[in-house]
Amino acid sequence: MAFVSELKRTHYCGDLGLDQKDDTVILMGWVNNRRDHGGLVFVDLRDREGLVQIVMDPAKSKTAVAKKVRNEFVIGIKGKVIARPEGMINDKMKTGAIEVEVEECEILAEAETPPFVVGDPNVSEAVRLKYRYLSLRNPELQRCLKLRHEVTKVVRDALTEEGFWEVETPILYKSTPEGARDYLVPSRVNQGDFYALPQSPQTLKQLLMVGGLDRYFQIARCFRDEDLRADRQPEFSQIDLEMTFVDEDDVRALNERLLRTIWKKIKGVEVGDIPCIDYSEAMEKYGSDKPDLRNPMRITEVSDLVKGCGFKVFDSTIDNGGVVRALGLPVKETISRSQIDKWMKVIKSDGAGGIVWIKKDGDEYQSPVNKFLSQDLLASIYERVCPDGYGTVLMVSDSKAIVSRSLGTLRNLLGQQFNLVDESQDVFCWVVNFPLLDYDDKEKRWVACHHPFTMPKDEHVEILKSGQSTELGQVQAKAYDLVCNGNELAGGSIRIHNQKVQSAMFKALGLTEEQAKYKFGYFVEALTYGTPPHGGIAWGLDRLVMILAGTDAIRDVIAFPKTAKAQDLMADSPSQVDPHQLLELAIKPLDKKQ
RNA sequence: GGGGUUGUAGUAGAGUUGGUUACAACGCUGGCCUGUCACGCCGGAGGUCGCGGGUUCGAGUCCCGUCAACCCCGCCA
Repeated sequence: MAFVSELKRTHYCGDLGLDQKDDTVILMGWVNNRRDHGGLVFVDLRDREGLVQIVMDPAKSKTAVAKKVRNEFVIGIKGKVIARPEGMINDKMKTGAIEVEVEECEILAEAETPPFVVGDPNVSEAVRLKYRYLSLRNPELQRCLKLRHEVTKVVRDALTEEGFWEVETPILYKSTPEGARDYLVPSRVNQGDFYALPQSPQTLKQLLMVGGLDRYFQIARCFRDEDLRADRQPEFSQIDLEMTFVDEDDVRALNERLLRTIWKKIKGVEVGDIPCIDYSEAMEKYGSDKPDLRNPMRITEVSDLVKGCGFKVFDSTIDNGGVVRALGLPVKETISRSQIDKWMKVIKSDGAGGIVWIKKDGDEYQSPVNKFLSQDLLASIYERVCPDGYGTVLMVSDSKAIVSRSLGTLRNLLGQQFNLVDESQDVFCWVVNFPLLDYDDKEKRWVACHHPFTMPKDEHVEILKSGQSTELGQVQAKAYDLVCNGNELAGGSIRIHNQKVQSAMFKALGLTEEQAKYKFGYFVEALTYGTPPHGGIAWGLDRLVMILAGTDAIRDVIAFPKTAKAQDLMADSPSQVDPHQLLELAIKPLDKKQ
């Protein structure tokens, strides 16, 4: 008999159980392991759904190939499911209550000895990436990809239910110089001109709203030619959505419903109310615009207490508009000087000068600034920062931005180091009331915090239109980020639908009218033909799946990921192309030796 | 662009103050075995110590450079 052509698979290996007892089944799969006992050969047969033990008698002609079979061979078998007798049941195996007594076995494909044992967790990533197709046979990786499929399915169903249409937007599009570096694609038909791969479908989805589609979503591939991280790939996916006639609370409410559906269907967890936190509060209390609320530590203001204390660093910082803030490390153990020095090194890269600590020893407060700060003052700082009466106070003084950033870094570090974070649950919040613009000291100009199509708060529109550079920093945006466990899960905004406001925005960003017209002319023109108020959001699909899968590497949730140098080790890409291809594109080959 | 970690059979590791022929495991391979499931037992093969240079009588080991993977900073509107 010929498997595949005549005998069709009846079951997945991993699905078999006592329900199929005494049934004859046909299975196809990979040899996960072979145990040859001479007169009896056991094989663990693997497919997408799991493993099952099959037993073959090599003395019989129809199962003689059992002697030839090796790891990763693909075989087809026909056999009878039998309940394993008492004492031979394998509790460690999902299908351990049964085995398949093989009547007939055919090798469908032989396999070279693989470079590593499938499922071996100790293989270096470089090797696993080169043989990605073998890595994909690992059930753990398959679990992540299955989860990803389930998430997108839930999202598609839920958004369809809410009246959204999935619309595809172009991959070959236009370069957008604001923002990340573009991947460029040369055009043969238009020599010398380039498409760009979209960093996000931002303008396109807004144009769909101008086009009257009302509610759009897309599982959108995005491309950014920037350096990679553990959670960043050059191409990644967004759950991108946009809706008309909505304000901030409408978009948030819809996305909370979506979030609840995802967590309910994927994890079986009911997500409660999601608090909104002001951007300014997030920066003050957590030192981050994506605070991990599972971490119990809060940053405490102590500027008012230390004002005029006589310690020069504090006094001059406060006189110059800076602040002194503190973290209370809520652990009873004594923190060593060298330990604090290590933390100091870490936050120096955030621009902080150092850490001033206070320890409590009986009734006495110890601190490197004992000379300047009285015991009474140390006590009142300590009581505010460590209200439970134990722990270590860690103070930083500098500008608001540097204090926030460095104490935010420290808060995350200490949370990890002292196991203060309860990782058994996911904790969400919205961060709202972002500033619209941020001053870039290097470029000496205002840049958009979110993106240049973000609507200012109603009461701040006039400030933007006035273009007073000194006041632009006060303008707040109708923007919102959805944060989960310290990760930005989604970010969005209400968009500018008025051409005059959009022009004012471009002007604030330092774009001349000609530049704005060249870069976004078609878009600004579209705004003049009756653009409905609209807004939306984009979820980082890869990060969402990472959180749900409980992994911290984005490569685990992508079938064919790239290395930190943006290369594909399996296909060896990017790579040189045929000179003829370059010639057609009018591109001069680069002499790499130069 | 900068910083850090790692690099020794196919795989992941050990390798002492620099000193004979670089170890044991898993995998591979030949043989034996009808109840294993990390099968077992007996035997075998397998090495440009990432690459290049230097110091030395002598380098896996020390020094310099370089490459790659990973992590972080910059960057990611």
